[in-house]
Amino acid sequence: MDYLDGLNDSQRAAAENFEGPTMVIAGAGSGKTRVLTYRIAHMIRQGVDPFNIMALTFTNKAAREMTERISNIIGGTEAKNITMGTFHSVFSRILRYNADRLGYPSNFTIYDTQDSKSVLKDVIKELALDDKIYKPGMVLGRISSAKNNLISPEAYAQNQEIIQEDHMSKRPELGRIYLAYATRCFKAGAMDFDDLLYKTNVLLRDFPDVLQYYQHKFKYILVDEYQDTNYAQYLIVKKLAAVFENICVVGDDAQSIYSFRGANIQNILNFKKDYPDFSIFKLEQNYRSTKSIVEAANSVIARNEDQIQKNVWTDNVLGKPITIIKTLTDNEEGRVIAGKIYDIKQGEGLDFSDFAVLYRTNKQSRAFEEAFRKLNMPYKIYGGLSFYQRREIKDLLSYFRLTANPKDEEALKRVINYPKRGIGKTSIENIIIAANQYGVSPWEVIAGFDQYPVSLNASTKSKLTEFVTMIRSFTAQLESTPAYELAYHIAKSSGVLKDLYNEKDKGPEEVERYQNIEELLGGIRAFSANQTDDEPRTLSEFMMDVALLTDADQDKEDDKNKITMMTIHSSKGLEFPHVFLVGLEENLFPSQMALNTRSELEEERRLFYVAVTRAEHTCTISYAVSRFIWGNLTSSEPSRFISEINPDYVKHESPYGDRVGGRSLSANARVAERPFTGGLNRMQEPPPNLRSISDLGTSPAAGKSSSSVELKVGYNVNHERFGKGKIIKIEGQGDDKKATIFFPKEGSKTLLMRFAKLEVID
DNA sequence: CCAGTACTTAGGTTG
DNA sequence: TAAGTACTGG
Repeated sequence: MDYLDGLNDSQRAAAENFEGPTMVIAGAGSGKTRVLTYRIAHMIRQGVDPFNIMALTFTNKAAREMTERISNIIGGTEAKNITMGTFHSVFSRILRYNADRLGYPSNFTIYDTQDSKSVLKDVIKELALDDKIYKPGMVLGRISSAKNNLISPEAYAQNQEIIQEDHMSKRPELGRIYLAYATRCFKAGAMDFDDLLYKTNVLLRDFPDVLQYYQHKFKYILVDEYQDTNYAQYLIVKKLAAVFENICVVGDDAQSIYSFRGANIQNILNFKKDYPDFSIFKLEQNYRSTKSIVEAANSVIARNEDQIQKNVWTDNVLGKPITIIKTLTDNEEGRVIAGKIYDIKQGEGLDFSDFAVLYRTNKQSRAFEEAFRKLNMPYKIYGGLSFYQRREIKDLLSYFRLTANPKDEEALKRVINYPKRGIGKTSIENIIIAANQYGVSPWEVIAGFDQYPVSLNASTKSKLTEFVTMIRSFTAQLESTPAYELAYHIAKSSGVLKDLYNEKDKGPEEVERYQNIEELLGGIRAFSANQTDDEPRTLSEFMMDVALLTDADQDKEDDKNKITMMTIHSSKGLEFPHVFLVGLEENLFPSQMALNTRSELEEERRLFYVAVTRAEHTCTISYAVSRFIWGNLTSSEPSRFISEINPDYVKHESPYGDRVGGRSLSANARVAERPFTGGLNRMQEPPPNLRSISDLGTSPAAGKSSSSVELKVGYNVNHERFGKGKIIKIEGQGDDKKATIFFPKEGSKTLLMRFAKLEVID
């Protein structure tokens, strides 16, 4: 039993009593992950089959790390058989396995937010509704909360309360949009993020044999961060646990920060009702932070009315007080904090990875990014636009998606004319209109013009058929060709690789795009190589959960010694020796949108609590008295949370003058000496795009219009911008007459002859 | 069809 | 400010 010796009494009790319903209330930094890890390890040691364990974590990275730690404790490879991951990734796998029950292909696509919004935009347009009133983001939010509460489109349209709400907000058509959206996703063989939970509920509700199977498979269920589960998640867990009731939930109501995506503290209260004979364990000793940090955090959270009483305490040293820094602007805030980090790092001989900058909103990262870059300090931004959301990555992934699931409408729209193959907007619109009329996906239309006639001219049709043939040839290799090989083949023969390669010398952004594609392919190569069985891993396997990966799940070697920048939300569960909590201003943090009700404000306060408790040794808070909002300088007041901290644990520090700590040769000092340079520095930068201005000089006088000379295939021509080229195809009639011309410098382009000023060379 | 430009509008957090 | 879209001229 020595492996449990590292735990304190309450931790140990929570780890040992693994039968029956259990709730663990774990204060910040109280070793909750440790308890979960040891509890599972202990279960296996006591003879529980890992196949019978399901553990739901907050990130996939957390799941990986926990599996590894369990492996280290119990030895062997058994830990791999535990079903562990986020709700979304675990249930997406279960859904794929049972997809046929729901009428979905097992290769269904997972639409990300971009995809969902794009579908909604189309739907809103088709229903002839005003997109000023029905904004895709807002509509998606509404649909999302319906799904999280397991309200179907039909139920939505009949729910009096909802009808009232939508009527009041002057959006009575939301029900129709929801239905059309759901229909459209289904036709595309696609699920959005919320569907992964919603459809799992449908599956478990409508197919008793499936429910029974998983109830018996998952005899032991553990849920981390239970305070942030929503109703859909709650019900899944409740159903699966109904037979054995070996369910363990771990959470901290003080860290509940996801109510905007349906998280409900009510789930904790329901737990007592659902399992009256449950055991409860409280972990209250904080091992992470100094006394100052723990007490400062406690003093603020104490102001919330809604909370389960507990006493988080620590044996750690008092440490330094919370430092408050006032700056003049957001840009100065960036420079001052960067300088400060530099000082501490040099002074104490630390690594960059010992520091984190946490903020309320993603856009705040800018000022810090600039400041770090100027001082040559390495950083890594988590969240925001993730790697997989970048345009070029999504483009190539769309080819993969289409290969796995040709019905995927969003993927089709992305690549049908990328790289350019002369399929215009109007053609695509016609196809989609036709698809809706026939009640099929656009793919089915372009793959079967006989069955689904569309008004398109013959040459467009033949281009489309060529496209279909290409995608089909990819699909044919999906199960037989190893992931990397197929991915590379697709990147190459689709023309994506060439297109990006050609762009490469246009500028640094284009170079980065090409490098990103290389990185993606490299990732797939690593995935292929990482096989466990004899069978090579396929591209469809790679695609299975690519939509569910986030920056937090990546663990790249070259990110090792870097300053972390992230939102407070994404910092949940993490810890850093030195935390810089920035932008502590009214209307920013707490957010302006959270000032209307007490419960919203309390959630902001919990968010503040989460932020402060990430810190191990020091926590520094900063605010700016003015910041740029949409281009103009807006003044701001310090956040109320600053004054809510028990003053015994606070020290105010001015960036000017306060240089007690000896030699101040630092960036911090330099910044302090000229606090007003923010705007001026800007003017010293060279004007952008000098190159593009000189380009104007090369523009020649208008060439001879093509209308006077009859152009034929094979002619060499000169174009005012693209230079010399050779005509490889001519098609269309009259005004629609267009030529496909190959320009050695630019690649081939299709131009409308009515406009293109072409000069025949020979 | 393509590409450059004028115009508009942004509510915040995530899987 | 900045990004995304709608418009327009070739």
